[in-house]
Amino acid sequence: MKDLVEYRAEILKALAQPTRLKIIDFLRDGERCVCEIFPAIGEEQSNTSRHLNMMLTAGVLSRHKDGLKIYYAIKHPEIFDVIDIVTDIVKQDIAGRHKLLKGK
Amino acid sequence: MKDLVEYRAEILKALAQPTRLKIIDFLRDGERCVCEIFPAIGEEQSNTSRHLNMMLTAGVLSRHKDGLKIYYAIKHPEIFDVIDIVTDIVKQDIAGRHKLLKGK
DNA sequence: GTATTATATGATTATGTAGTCATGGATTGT
DNA sequence: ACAATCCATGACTACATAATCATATAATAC
Repeated sequence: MKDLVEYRAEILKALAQPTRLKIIDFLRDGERCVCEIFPAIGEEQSNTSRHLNMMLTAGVLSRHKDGLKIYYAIKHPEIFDVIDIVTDIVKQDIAGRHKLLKGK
Repeated sequence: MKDLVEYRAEILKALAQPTRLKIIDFLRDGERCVCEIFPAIGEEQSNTSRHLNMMLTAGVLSRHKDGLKIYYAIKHPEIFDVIDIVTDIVKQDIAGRHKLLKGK
């Protein structure tokens, strides 16, 4: 059986990639089908599909079918909190580097 | 110049690996030197050193020298919040799978 | 049935990662 | 200067990942 630390790593890994972050950002307003997602993030359909499947397996996304379309959504809203915290950290770091460049 | 989305991915990637999660867990109580970290997590010194350096570069850790020893610490306490949220999500998911196995 | 649309997947390529072992560099104590 | 300790790094191996192109599958409409 898989360890807790490995589950945590799996979730985080599912978030830790630019294409997947773009998908997550696009899913802020609710579920979307693949045909909406891949043009929105500017990636190929097949590549987008793989990333969606990966995040589904990791437990980050949920999905349901409606006719031809398959809708993906963020499974746990707390994921957005994680992303927001990381975004804050990045902004702090960038601000910090700015100060360094200015010699402060 | 690097994109915001890539910075975010870099931070998350620095968290998204079992050995690194163990290191972060071990740094909850404050800074530690490499010589304390690698026995605590049960990894080789060289491997531990690489992971520490990776997290330093990503902006997750800070470090300072004291004589022979080099102390690493979590740079942004918010990192712990991220880890805690992810841990909660994992626990929810595991609980959910339990229900499924029980046929509920 | 055929055509169309939406999604998934096999095969491939290029690149990145985690880990190990051996070694090198830096600092301290003698 | 020499030995001991702590940490980093080069070289290597095995494996994972992201992306692309072509193709397959599934559902719907005609």
